[in-house]
Amino acid sequence: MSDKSVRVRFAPSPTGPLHMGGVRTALYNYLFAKKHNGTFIIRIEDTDQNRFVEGAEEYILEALKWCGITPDEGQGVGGDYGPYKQSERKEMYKPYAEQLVKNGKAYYAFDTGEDLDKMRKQAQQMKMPNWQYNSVTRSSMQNSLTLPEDEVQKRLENGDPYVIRFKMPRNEDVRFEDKIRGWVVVNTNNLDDKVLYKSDGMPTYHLANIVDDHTMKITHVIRGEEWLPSAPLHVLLYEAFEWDAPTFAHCPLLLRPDGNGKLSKRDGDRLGFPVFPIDWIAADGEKYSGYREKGYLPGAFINMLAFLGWNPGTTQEIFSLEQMIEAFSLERVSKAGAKFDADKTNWFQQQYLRAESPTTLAKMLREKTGSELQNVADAYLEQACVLMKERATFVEDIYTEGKYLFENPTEFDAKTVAKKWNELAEELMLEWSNKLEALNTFDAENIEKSFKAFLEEKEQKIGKVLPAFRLVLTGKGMGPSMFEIAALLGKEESLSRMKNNIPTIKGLKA
RNA sequence: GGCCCAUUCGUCUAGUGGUUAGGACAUCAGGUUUUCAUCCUGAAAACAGGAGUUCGAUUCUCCUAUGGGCUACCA
Repeated sequence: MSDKSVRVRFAPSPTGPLHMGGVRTALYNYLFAKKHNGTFIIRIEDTDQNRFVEGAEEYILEALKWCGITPDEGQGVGGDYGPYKQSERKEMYKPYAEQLVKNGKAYYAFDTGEDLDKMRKQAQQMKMPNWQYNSVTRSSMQNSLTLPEDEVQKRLENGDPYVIRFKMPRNEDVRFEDKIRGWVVVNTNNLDDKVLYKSDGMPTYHLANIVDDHTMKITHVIRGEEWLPSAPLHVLLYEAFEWDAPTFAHCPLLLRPDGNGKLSKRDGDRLGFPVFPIDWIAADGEKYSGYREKGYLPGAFINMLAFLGWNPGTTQEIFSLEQMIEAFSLERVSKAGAKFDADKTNWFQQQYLRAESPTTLAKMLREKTGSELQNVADAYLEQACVLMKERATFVEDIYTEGKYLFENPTEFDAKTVAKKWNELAEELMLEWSNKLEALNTFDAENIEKSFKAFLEEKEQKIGKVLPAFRLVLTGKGMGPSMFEIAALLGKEESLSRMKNNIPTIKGLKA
């Protein structure tokens, strides 16, 4: 690792939107690359044409971009090892597969899908639930190991459909060291003769993956745990080609928060949180919601994701991307799957929202809302953000929870009206209105001073009077400091609301 | 069924052959606040089970259980 510069890749398959588990794998790859001044590459693995989904590739690229996980090289970026999409590399895989046949590491197989189905069914009837094309069964199948050489030649020349299978050696222990899991040992008797090259002229994942990783000089393969069972095959393939294998690291899976199983596409909207980084509209028109559109900040999303299976070993939890890069190491990635927790995600979001400056918040709020805030001045909007951000989770909460900062309320909280409004309150509000009118400097400090004096004069407790004031100006029973609110609204607006809303509330009471 | 991987509070996790097993989120209780939120203080809450190794195991080994993954000419 010290003499070779680190090159890692994230290699999704465009079979649908990238879910958060995939984003996390991409993130770990990115963090590892940056930590070691390496290169982060994005490669599209689209060797299965049947599963191709329109728009998925664009989705993946856009999602990563939103997250701030920017590739140095690869699909959509370019680089010296392209193309970075396997369908565009199609031609280069066949010679590699044939090289393996020549070396006796692989063979041609002519059995059709139906043949194999039949074998599997037969085996099942004989209570052998797991028929495999392997070192014992291959001798009774139609392949270049069993057929005479001229027959094989004839079939190939005829254009008969065939696949190329890896000739899995018998009874050999395959060992490799996984950066996250330590040594993993598997005996080849448990492995089958995987297809490397399909009859449609495309490689399978296994071949394409190894060839690409080698030709792209990938040093570390960081991927999900679902690949762990095929890692021994990959190790064997590197050996068969006489190539150095990269270092492997298999990340734990993201599990669903309720019951069992790994997080899947439909869990999100059912459980009330997104599983996707950004919105995805499926071909059938069904919408799967994303974190971006729900209003989450990318930093919060990434921070939360990073901590699902990794921790820095300190108690610090809020990390910028730069800090994460600095702190990241594969050794500190945990082995067990993690259940996603929506509560914690919201906590991260709140922390990130609060950390934003009023200027940024105001800007974001303008983008989120439509024409409603068009005529609101920047300074005013920023102050509104200052008042509201402690009680907001999403930027738009500032507007939805603090609508009264921008327009005279039309609704008055029934509970507060019932509890805090009476003849005395009305009388006091009328008088307080006059006091306000007499104020020259209409700022929070002065309003508060004046209000305290008013209380003293009237021999009233603050809890009796202030809620009424809040009700008149905001229509609510709770919220930020009333003095700040009144100051923000300004003298004119405050007085106008007093004048208008006192009779309105009185009417509600009657 | 077979193979592989995993297992510390409800959740994410820290941690060590000898600790009062630590933190965060969530929960609950106080305090602050006109109120809500924030904030502060506190509480409750875990080493899956059984053997073995050891003076001593949560930590090492094995078994069992549970969970997960894989078992396609899908990735």
